[in-house]
Amino acid sequence: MSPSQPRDRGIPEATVARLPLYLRALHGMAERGVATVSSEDLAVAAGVNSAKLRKDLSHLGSYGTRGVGYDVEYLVYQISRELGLTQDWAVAIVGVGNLGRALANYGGFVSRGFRVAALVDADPEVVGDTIAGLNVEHIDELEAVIKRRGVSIVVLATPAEAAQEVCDRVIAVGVTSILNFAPVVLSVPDSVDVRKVDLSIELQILAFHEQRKAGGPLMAVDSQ
Amino acid sequence: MSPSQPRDRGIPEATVARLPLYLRALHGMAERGVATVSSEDLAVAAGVNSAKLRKDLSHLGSYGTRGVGYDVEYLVYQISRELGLTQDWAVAIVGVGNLGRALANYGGFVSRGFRVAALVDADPEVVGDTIAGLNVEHIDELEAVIKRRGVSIVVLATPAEAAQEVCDRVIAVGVTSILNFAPVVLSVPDSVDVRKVDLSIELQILAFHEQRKAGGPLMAVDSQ
DNA sequence: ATCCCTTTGTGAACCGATGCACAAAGTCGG
DNA sequence: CCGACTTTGTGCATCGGTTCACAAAGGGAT
Ligand SMILES: NC(=O)c1ccc[n+]([C@@H]2O[C@H](COP(=O)([O-])OP(=O)(O)OC[C@H]3O[C@@H](n4cnc5c(N)ncnc54)[C@H](O)[C@@H]3O)[C@@H](O)[C@H]2O)c1
Ligand SMILES: NC(=O)c1ccc[n+]([C@@H]2O[C@H](COP(=O)([O-])OP(=O)(O)OC[C@H]3O[C@@H](n4cnc5c(N)ncnc54)[C@H](O)[C@@H]3O)[C@@H](O)[C@H]2O)c1
Repeated sequence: MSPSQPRDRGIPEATVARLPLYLRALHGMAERGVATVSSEDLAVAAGVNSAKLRKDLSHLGSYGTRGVGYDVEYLVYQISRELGLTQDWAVAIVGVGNLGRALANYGGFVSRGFRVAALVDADPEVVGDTIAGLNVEHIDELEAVIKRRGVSIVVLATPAEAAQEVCDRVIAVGVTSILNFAPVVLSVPDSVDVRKVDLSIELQILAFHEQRKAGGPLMAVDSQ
Repeated sequence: MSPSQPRDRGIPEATVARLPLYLRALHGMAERGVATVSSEDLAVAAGVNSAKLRKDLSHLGSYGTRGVGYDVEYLVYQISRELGLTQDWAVAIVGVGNLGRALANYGGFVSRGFRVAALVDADPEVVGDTIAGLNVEHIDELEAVIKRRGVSIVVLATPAEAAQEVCDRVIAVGVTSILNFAPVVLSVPDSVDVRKVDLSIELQILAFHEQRKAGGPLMAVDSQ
């Protein structure tokens, strides 16, 4: 084990949120056989400012070479390690309806070290079905399944009414990372990370800007 | 004469992103018959700091009563109007696969003034199917469908490879609001708003924090 | 009408994030 | 080995957003 680098401490949240973006761009470059990339080119590929990209990367360490750029393979490895993608994460999807099914069938997870390890639902019609090669288990088995499969990340795709209860139960068995699709504010201890995806909110934000564009006759168009 | 309010100018982006959250909380309260709410209570329901909530609302105008709070119905109306939800928005979903289907079948859109007005796909197997009461149309008809149905917001749920091309085409016929699910950085003119939803990124952010917790000061993996 | 209590709306300090601009560091051709 | 050139890494000014804390505003009781 290498000694703990002071680098690892305190990576800004905004930087963490962009690392996956860089990683995706880098994977694309690696596939196209690009060996080295400048901050300028990588920034364009990731859709960000190049100074921001350099500052972001500087938080992980000095992995670039002045006058040359960054070694693609090496940077992929460093970012992956920083994000914790060098290990395998077991994910459980609770609520196997329209959305839960789409997620279960999605190949994009596995490609980044995430493995859908369990599907859980309350509906007897659904329990026992096989979806994406996985057996759907009963919500009564929730705690047992999470422990047995070593699940550390739970995706909530139940109706809004059920989300808080499921959330409480998974936290009680030690889960501290939750991705929530239900349109509710989950109440959790500080030690638990919740990220939410809310489609409806995204559309409303778009509508706001759209209205503004259409509304004002000669309004300054400022966006993004 | 000119009904343009100076209030409408320059609502911070961060505020706009939270208005839908307040709206959701307010709808819940209205349903439960609550007539008036304090910034403190509404803040709790929306999961934010109360000072932040008050500042956010102050950007729309002075709609509260000191010593009392905010009238729920009135505030719902004001926020809805500000977000442009008093009008009906026609949404097209392009790419009717796993995810597109889930979105098409989702009832949560309609409830906020968003109407799925068109489904478009390239696969002959899918084109012609009826999903959620809508006929899936061929991608060749994309421009015609958008114009005919008055679509102003496009949801992209195609594979990553097809996203940029579809994006270019809808922009060419005047669409300026796009919600993108494909894991690519779309290149668009400044006048176009793109919001992206990327599941994989959310999971990676969770993994980062999860790794940190596990690898931290004490190996507190001990659940229960 | 007056006083007390509640709650808003906001000035101001604070904090993290962004982006410019450049010195330092390295490459490469000659 | 040197000098021209490229590109990183970062100091610094700036900006947008958050939070505190409180004066001002209103309601209700007496
Ligand atoms: N479908 C979408 O596009 C979409 C978009 C945005 C948000 N959402 C949200 O995602 C969630 C799921 O949406 P959906 O369209 O898949 O709904 P859905 O009704 O199709 O599926 C919900 C599933 O959860 C199961 N369920 C109910 N109670 C449960 C419990 N206590 N424990 C475990 N499972 C339970 C149901 O049996 C059902 O299979 C909802 O909260 C919805 O608001 C969905
Ligand atoms: N399913 C998920 O949970 C999930 C999660 C995150 C991201 N995504 C992303 O969302 C997108 C869709 O995912 P999916 O699982 O539904 O994929 P999918 O393959 O099931 O569906 C894609 C659909 O798009 C259609 N299509 C292909 N080319 C097209 C074109 N040029 N024009 C119109 N339609 C076209 C296909 O016929 C297919 O029906 C992908 O980019 C995926 O990476 C999906």
